[in-house]
Amino acid sequence: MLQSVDSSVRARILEQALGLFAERGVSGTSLSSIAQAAGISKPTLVYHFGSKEGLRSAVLNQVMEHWQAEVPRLMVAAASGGPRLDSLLNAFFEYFQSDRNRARVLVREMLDRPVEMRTLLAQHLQPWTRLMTEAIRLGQGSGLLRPQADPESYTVLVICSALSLVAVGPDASALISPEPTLADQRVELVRIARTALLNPPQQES
Amino acid sequence: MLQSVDSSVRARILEQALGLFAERGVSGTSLSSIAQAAGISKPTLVYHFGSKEGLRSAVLNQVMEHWQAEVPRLMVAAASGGPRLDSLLNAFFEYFQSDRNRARVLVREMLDRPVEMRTLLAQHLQPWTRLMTEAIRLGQGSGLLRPQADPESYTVLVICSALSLVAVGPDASALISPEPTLADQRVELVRIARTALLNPPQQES
DNA sequence: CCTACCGATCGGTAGG
DNA sequence: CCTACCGATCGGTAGG
Repeated sequence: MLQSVDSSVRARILEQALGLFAERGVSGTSLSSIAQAAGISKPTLVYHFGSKEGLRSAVLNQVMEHWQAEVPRLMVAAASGGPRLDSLLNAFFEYFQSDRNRARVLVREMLDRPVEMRTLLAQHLQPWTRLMTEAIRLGQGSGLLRPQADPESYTVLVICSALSLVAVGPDASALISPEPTLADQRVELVRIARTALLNPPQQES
Repeated sequence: MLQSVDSSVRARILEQALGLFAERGVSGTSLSSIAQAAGISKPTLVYHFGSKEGLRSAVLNQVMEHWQAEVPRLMVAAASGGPRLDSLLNAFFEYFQSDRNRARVLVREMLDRPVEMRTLLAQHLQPWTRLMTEAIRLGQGSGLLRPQADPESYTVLVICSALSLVAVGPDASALISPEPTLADQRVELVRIARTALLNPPQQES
């Protein structure tokens, strides 16, 4: 009713927009429905973000920015203990599972705006994935990792699988009876990723 | 100009709708834009499909129906040569890579209508996936396959990964430099799926 | 941050 | 299979 502190309204809009964009997509979500969910009027929403396009990119940036901050932290932590694939993958899941809407807007955005998304992914994440592929090549050189693995394809595949698992996995599980839970699938993905990368005999990496 | 044979118009509408739904989503696509792409008027489109909702489900059914016909054929072929995971996976890729829009509308539909999509997936594909999980359990019993694999999660994961790879993989590849092609990623997914399932020493399955 | 309002486009119908 | 048309809702603006 009277919380007109600018940043709190902005945050509330972003939060509601994330949820509605994830559920219905950007074009399936009207500005008035977002305004209503945030408890403000539509012109107020436009005042804060300029346009629907401005709101879309603000929501997307918010999701991506976390990675810009988190990824370096993870890489440092992982490097100190050797190339710990599991912990990287688990951190990935931790972030996206804590709010599945993040994964869903990313997948939607890749479908809606592939060209723009390519640029964004390259800018934000290539420095990180490069470390990953370098680590894999190192491991292959030392005989720890399977030489058949293609470092680039492997990395894209694991990230892409993890993202889509969080985004649509719980519904894709209807493919099967009895349905595996998202937690089951997460454990299995980590197992698959490890098994397909490490040379036998397997050891904790 | 004068091809008023009913079925050809219907087919043309379905084809254009598949493309536009895949690119922009259902809610991002107007009936008039589909009508224009198909070379007819909007009321004609509505006459053929009743409503936008009718068109949506017709497009979706068309994609799913192929599987209803193809899957049994594949399973029989695969069974005659033992559980040949690779050939199943390759047939999957063959279908979706021949028109990536099929994969994209399926992923969009899972995001837009998770509940309805769960029902559809269960009806069309559970008989098939059940054969898959049974074959895996058999292979585990005979020592051919890794006992650690969870048949249900493994199956969902492989299908989900393959689908999203076709749908967004070529753009997700911007995560990496140099970018792997979709073909590279497909080969690597097959390798990962095989390696994570077969007990070493590996043999053609 | 709001009320009042705008032109454009939406999905769909009437009628033929 | 078309032209002509409808009410509703869209994103966004004026003005305060």
